[in-house]
Formats: sequence, structure tokens, C-alpha cells
Amino acid sequence: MLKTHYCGELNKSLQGKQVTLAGWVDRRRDHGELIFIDLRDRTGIAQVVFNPQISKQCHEIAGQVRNEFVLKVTGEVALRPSGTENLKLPSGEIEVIVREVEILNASKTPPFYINEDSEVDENVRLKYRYLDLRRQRMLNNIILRDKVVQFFRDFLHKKGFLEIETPILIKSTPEGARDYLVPSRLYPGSFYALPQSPQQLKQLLMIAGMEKYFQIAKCFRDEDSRADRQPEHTQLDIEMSFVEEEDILKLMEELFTKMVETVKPEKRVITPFPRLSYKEAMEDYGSDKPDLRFEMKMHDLTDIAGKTQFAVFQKVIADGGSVKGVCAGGCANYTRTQLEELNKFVQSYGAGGLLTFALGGGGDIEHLTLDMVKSVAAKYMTLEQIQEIARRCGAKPGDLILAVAGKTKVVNKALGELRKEMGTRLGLADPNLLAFAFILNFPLFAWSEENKKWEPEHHPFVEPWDEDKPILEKDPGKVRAHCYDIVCNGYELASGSIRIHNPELQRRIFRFLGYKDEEVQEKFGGFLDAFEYGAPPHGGIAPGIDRIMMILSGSPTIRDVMAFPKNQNAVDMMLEAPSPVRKEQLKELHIRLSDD
RNA sequence: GGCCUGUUGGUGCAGCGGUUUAGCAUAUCUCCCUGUCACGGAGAAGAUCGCGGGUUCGAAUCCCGCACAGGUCGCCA
Repeated sequence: MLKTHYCGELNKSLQGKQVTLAGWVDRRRDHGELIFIDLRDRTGIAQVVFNPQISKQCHEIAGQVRNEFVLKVTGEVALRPSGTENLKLPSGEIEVIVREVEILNASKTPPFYINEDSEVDENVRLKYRYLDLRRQRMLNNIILRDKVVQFFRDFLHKKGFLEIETPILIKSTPEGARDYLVPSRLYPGSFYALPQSPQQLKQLLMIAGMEKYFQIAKCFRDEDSRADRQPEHTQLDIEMSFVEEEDILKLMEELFTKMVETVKPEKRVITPFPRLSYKEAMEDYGSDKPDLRFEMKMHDLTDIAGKTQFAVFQKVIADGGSVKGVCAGGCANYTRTQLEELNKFVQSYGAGGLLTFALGGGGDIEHLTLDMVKSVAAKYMTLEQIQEIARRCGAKPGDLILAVAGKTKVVNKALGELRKEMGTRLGLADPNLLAFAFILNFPLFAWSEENKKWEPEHHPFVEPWDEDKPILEKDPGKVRAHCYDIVCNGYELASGSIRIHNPELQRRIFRFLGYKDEEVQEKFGGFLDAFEYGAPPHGGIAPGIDRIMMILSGSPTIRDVMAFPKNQNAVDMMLEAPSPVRKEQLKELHIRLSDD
């Protein structure tokens, strides 16, 4: 090794020892005679001092050094002169008096600051990702990620899981996201697909008798990116045999609770994790991934609205829509401009507009009078109706009720987003709280307006509830699934289900979904055959590691917790991928490009 | 594909129709400096204001188109 110690591990106990450090110049402070250099490596920063009276030669070299030069220095660890200690640095009580220095490599001036956490255009950061990763915040994220993954591995191994790799070149499946395809050289016109998840493979591992499987699995989806979505991401993929829904939930609760205790003990977790049905989540928060760090529930006001003379309400209700509201505490004094901003906000999610009731004055809601209420709808409503709305929303004078009327789906989306927005504006979400929750009782099927048929809400291998099996074909919308999500702070962190292991039931589901037998055989044949050979009851789940990291590290995007992410347009700015390939490569793959 | 926002020296920002020779901070370069730690001081250099049109006596500034980026809707079993 070119070094005897790491910068971050230097402290008083090494006083008088000779050490050799190697790392990057974080900062240089040149006082003409004395030169101080903050030498940085993965573990931290150590101040090294160049004194011409100790070594004239070293001092001269230090004079030529610039930021990000790679240095090897040897010298004695010494206590800093009294009064010059730097308490901000872990190694701030000591410094290294340099007697030998070697420039291992020079560096160009970096295109952005490495040594401070300033905003930099993300494209520049991504192009020079290797420099971006030198920055403290990025390094911390990478180190935290390592700890988390290490924890998962240890935890699951202790629970008797086997870590098993599954192939990356697999078969394209018809449903779900768009596949990334890989052309086959040996079979003209045929393609492999990259896994959207190792779903079928992990189920086959259960049939193979592995009983408890996990994998840190790369998953690929050729869909548009988002702040929390990338073309490729990593899942902690888990599958177990002989389990019921409750077993998986218990395991996950322990996994996440202990993970946070281990890697981020300063974060608060509420146990047991709250359990919400999908229906409750949608009704109370307008989302299947509610941010439960604060309450501010949505309340259904449709029945009260129906009794008013307000035409907007009448029309919406006649069309089968709903009216819902939330209470923004203490916001009655919002200005016209602020309200207009919120109005625009809900409109951007497709709502017709935002209806507000500002409840002026003080006291309690029983003493409210009409002239204390500011709302365009007030003149079409009685005081009693407004009071009823206020009571239902839990509003008191001084509060602002925000209501949206329209199609139920739009109302949920728009008001749900507004709820989150108000939570942010009012600082309701405790930044140290990780509000985990299970979302349960998903419907097995959802009606597709687009395709005019029932489609699996999750995927076609999900086990329906036993008591709902009789009505599977008769009342498909009512069939509940053994499907569960884990949400945290407004993100979907994991999704899983108990799978169908009975081939007869599986065939029945496919028949119901409108697949012809040949079609099923062609698309899932190899997979389904396996179920004829003693498939154990099994189920699993797959937490998204990148999203976990986003939340744990407080990062605004998934890109900040991945070493080498792609930008929103799925381009790797550093490697410049994707890129055209040579004609011969295409020819070998039997691919000809079309002109359009 | 739609919508919103942004694009000004290396980086981050200001300027939003006319003394702006485009300003500030920081980085860079030169010189000075023995206790700094976001060291300090003096000076210098560095920008066809994303691209292309248009409006105007005059455009970084207003309008249109395009490109790129971010956010989002659709999409993501």
C-alpha cells in the first residue's frame, strides 16, 4: 500500500507517529512560508503542513500543487499549536508535519467544486460523474447504500435465505412495462429481453425447492423516467415458500425497522406499521402511496354538497362524481394570490378548479356566522351546510377548507397532491420520521377503459382471496388479491403478493383474462408447466433499493443514490450511451435500420 | 405525445426594452503573506447572454420556432 493510514482515522492517539497518507488535495492554504493542505480520501480530511524549515523541497512542491492533485505525504502526526485546533474536523486536533511528498498525479481544474455542496447543473455532474462522486454528499450516499445492502444481506442470511443470481438475458413477456430487447445473433429475428424483475424466475426457484430466496436484482423497464424512476433500478427481490401474507408483512416490518436502527438510528419509525386498505388509502389520502407523516385526511363532502344550490356541485354529482375537501390549519388568511396558486396547482392535475372556504374569526365552529366565511360558494349554501362541511373536515375558525369537485379519480389525484403540497408548505412532515405503512386488500382486477376488459391490477399470478374465488367471473371488480405494498413518506417502496400455485386456478384466471390456451402456452408455457410438478404455496415481495436510499439519505432524486445514473432522457452522459454501432455489428445481428 | 420551469465567463446567481464597456460571488492565473482551515491582501484574464427567426430607432431583456435539461401527466403488470 502507498499509505499507512487513512486521513479520517488520524487522531491524538497517533501523536508522534510517522504516517504516510495518500489522497486528493481538497484545499490549499498558502501563507507564503507555511502551506496548509487539506488532504482528502474516502474516510475524511487531514491537514498536512509544509514548513520550509522542515523541508524546503517539500514546501516548493506544495507550492505547485492544485486542487484535486493526488499526493502521497509522509510525516509526523503532531498536536496542533494550542488555539489552532479545528473542532469541525474529526482530525482537527492534530496535523501531519510533512517531511516527504510525492505528486502521484496532477489534475486539471475540475469543472465544478468538489469541496463544497453547491448546486451544479446536473448534466455537468453526470458527465463528470467520477468527480461528482468525490463530493461529500454523494460519497455519503454511496457509503450509506453499502451499509443498507450489507444489512439486507446479513439479515436475510440469518433468516435462512439463499442469495441466488438469475439471468439478465431472459424472455420478453407480453404484459407490463416495455421491455429492453437484446437481439439474438444465432436466431435471426428473435430477441432476449432484460428482466423487468426476476418474477417468474424466483417463482421457479420456489418450485425448485429453494424455499427462501433473495437477490439484489437489477430490473429494467423501457419507460419514461421520473425523479424516482430510472430505466434500470435495483430491487431487493425476495420469495418464500409455505408462507401466508402475514408472514411476509412481519418479515418486512422487522427488516425495515432493524435496517433503520442499524444504519440511521436518528430516524424515527412507528411500529407496528399502520395497515391501510387500498380503499382507505384512496379515500383518505387520494393515493395508494400516501405520505403518512402528517394527517390532513381528505373528507367526502358529496352528500352535503348535493343539498346545496351550488351549480358546480349539482353538475358534478349528476355526473356521478364526488366532492372532497381537506382542512389546511390556520390558512384562513391566505391571500388571493396564494389561493390562485393552489387553484392552478389542482388544475395541473386535471381538476376543474379549487373551491376554498376561508373561515375567519375565532371561537368554535358553532358560533360561525355567514359573514365570517369567505368563499365563492357561500351564497349558494346555508350556514348549517358550511358548518357541516367544516365539522366533517375538522376545521375551526382560522382554517382554510380546500375542496375539489369532479370525477372521483381526478378529485382523489388533485386533492391528494394538494394535501401533500400543503403538508410541505406548512412544514407538517417531520423530516426525521419514516412513516412506513402497509397497503393491503388490493383488487385483483381493474377494468381497463382503454381495452374494454378486465386486467390484472398487479400481474396475472396473484392469488385471490379464498372467499372471493367463487365470484371471480361473476363480480371480478369485487375480488380481493393477496397483494401488498409497503409505502413510506409518499413513495411506493415495495410491492408483493402471494402467488397462485394451483395450475387449475391459474388456467381459470388466464381464461377469464381472455387469453387463448395456445397463447398462454406460447407466452408462459415453460413457466406454467412447472406448476404441474408440485409447486409449493409461495409468495414474495421486492423493495426498491434506490427509493429506500432516496428516503434514507433525503435525496431529491433517485439519481443521487446511484453511482452512474442516466438522465431523464435515458442517456448516460458520461459514457454517451446509447450510441450507434458499426454496420458489421448490425449485420451480425440480422438488423437493418429503417429510414424513418 | 401533452403541460410547466429553466438555459447569462469554469461554477452559482443578478440584470427583464435604452450609461451595461453585461454586474456580483466563487473558481482560474500572477504577486505578497509562518498558524490557516470557505485563510487574507493586491492585481489580471475570462461571455459572440442555448440556437434560428421576428418585433423595435434599439433585444440578454418582448414574440415565434427549435434544441437541451429538470419537474410532471400519459406510461410505469
